[in-house]
Amino acid sequence: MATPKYELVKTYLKDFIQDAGLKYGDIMPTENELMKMFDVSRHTIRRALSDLINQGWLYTMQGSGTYVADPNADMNLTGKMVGVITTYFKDYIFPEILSGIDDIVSEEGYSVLLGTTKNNSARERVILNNMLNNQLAGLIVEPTKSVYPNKNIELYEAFMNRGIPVVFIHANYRGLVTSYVIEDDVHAGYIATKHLLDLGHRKIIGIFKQDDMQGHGRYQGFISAHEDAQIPVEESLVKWYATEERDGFINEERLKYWLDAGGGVTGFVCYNDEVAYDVMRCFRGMNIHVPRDYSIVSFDNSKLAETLETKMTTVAHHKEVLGEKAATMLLELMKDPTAIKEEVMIPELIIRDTTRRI
Amino acid sequence: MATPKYELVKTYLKDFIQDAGLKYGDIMPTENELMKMFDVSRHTIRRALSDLINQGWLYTMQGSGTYVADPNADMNLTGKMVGVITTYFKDYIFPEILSGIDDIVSEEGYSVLLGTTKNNSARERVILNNMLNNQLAGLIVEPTKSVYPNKNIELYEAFMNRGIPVVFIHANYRGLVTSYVIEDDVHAGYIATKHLLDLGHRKIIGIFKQDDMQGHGRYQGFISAHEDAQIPVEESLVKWYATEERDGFINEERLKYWLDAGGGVTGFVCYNDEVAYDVMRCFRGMNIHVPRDYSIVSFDNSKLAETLETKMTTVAHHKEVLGEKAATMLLELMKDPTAIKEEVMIPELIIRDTTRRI
DNA sequence: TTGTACGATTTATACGTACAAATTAGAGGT
DNA sequence: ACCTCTAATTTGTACGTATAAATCGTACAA
Repeated sequence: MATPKYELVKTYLKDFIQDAGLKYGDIMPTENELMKMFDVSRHTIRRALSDLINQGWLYTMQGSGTYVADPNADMNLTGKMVGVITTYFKDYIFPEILSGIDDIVSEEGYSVLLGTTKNNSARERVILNNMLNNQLAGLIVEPTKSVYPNKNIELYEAFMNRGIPVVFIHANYRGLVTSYVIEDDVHAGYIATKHLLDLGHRKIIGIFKQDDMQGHGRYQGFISAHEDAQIPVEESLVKWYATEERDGFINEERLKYWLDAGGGVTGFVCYNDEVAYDVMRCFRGMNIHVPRDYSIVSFDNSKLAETLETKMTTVAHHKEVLGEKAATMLLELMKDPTAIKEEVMIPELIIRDTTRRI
Repeated sequence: MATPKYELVKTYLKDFIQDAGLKYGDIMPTENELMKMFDVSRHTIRRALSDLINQGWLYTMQGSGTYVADPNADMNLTGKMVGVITTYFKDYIFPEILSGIDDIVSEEGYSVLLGTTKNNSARERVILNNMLNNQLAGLIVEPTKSVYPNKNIELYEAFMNRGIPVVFIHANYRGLVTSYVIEDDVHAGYIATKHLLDLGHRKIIGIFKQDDMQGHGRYQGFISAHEDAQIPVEESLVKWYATEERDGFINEERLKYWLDAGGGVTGFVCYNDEVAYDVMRCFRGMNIHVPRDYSIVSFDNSKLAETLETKMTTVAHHKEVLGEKAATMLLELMKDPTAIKEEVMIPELIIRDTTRRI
């Protein structure tokens, strides 16, 4: 026997519930009626019903009948969760993004299920599989290694196929049609660089991270600002580093070499506040003063930028707002899966003490 | 019929598994044997087995037999989770604690389910109820408002009654017998104060937070250090603030008043690095130099403490290690519920640039 | 030693019957 | 109009029987 009779009854009953649009409490046909309908024994009918009861489709009341169960009953039982996947979160900006997300979703009674990929695709895959097994209401992702093609796209598709909405932050995947919120990194790089150019700087070192889209976007803005000001960019002034090189990439020797080779450099555009801090720390050791000797602009407006004695001129990320927006978009997608939005956050230059006119 | 026959069979089988200490894969009696044992029909036996299969106790292989199922098999299906409840996490030390926890539990394939109470008992209650509905493997909690008696103890007991281990960090509840990891705040306060006393300071202002146990512990150490050095404590030099007052509590006027009223104050013991930072910022505005004019010791050894030009003398929290220890204890409790441990982390004084001998 | 075939064992599907227990609806009385 | 009792309906428990499908061990052959 290819498919057992009770399986046929089960499929029929499930389809019946959906097609007839039955809701919680609606009554189903009696066992007797089903016996006649399918011309099978009562035992077979009861086997089918028993399975569906165990799977949460139906419930019975002795003497009364069989009824449609509340499909959300077990959802309520398992508690509502939203998944959040980031690369790191010890890092200086993720706590604020996460905090923004938590603020919004916890209002609606959701908890946050966390996963950190450490910029590792294999870990991302493990986490995604793990989260697929939990009955998530939605997922917010900051993708891993965003300049390289991601191998886990089919897993994101698996979420969406199951009707679990996904929202991306900081990047979006080509081919995946869903909401995302990104920052205009090109514009951020542009206004940072333009600020230095407006102040009269002509030879500017740019330090960028090579393995995420933010680095490339800011670099692109760096170039555009030069082009608009009709100032040529010397490619030798552009420095790239990879995530792995991060520690120790900025040191006194290398900085000295850059400045000697650059010839007449007066400004720095640094990938983020941490890089800028490293540069400033080295300069202190080299007895170089900021902004007297060199001007520095960086990105992110982290705590670092405003705690130092010489507060940093930096391009502000709206970290907490970004989290809040992503969470709001996710909640909207839960209610209406077609409510796909794309949000680009415009960054803002905050002028403080590390830049001056020359 | 009081209790159905198949219920009797079910209870027998469940007891049999436990009493005989059967494990995953061990074979059960055949349906025929059970029929003879209970003198019931095969149908009745199958009804009992069917129930136990649905509840995850057993599984069957046609032609082979009935076997004991892995009790964690359905856990694997729903994805393994560990709950973490903190007061805040945007705050400067929680990301590191959380990161330490995540590092350990993710190795074992668990994800972290997050909840932030914002120091609010009602929120804590909602989060706990929500988490009770999710099938957690364990729970790590930093309790809310730890000096006041907590109303949610019965909820923590509910977790433990269900066999879900709970580990507390930063505090432990009287009456709840479970693992916890705390820092020796009294000792922290002691070595911080002793450091200043050893350097010759005699009049020291202490600034403490009134509504958590850390504040009171550090205050106690502050007192002990004075007593051991046989130097009287002037209660007027001890300042208390509540969480709500935090912003703006430290300002130039108030500092000026404290110093004028204090008469001969030369040192500060500050509840944490943030308070110390506020004091230093005000001093800069008042043209007062640290450590020339006043010495300052604080607690936590946060990023703040080492990024400033005048790096802070501070008592180090081992934040990430604390998270790792809590996670390790939780994993141990999962394997062996009797492996209850109490860990007290001994803090360490890190002497940097904000203290000097007078 | 290895592979195959076969029978015995064991679970899976499916039919039928009987009575018990709870609910529901209707008949009948007040 | 309201209550009560009763019969019909509906699900729950339980027995019996038959056949199919998968597995396992053993006997036998290569």
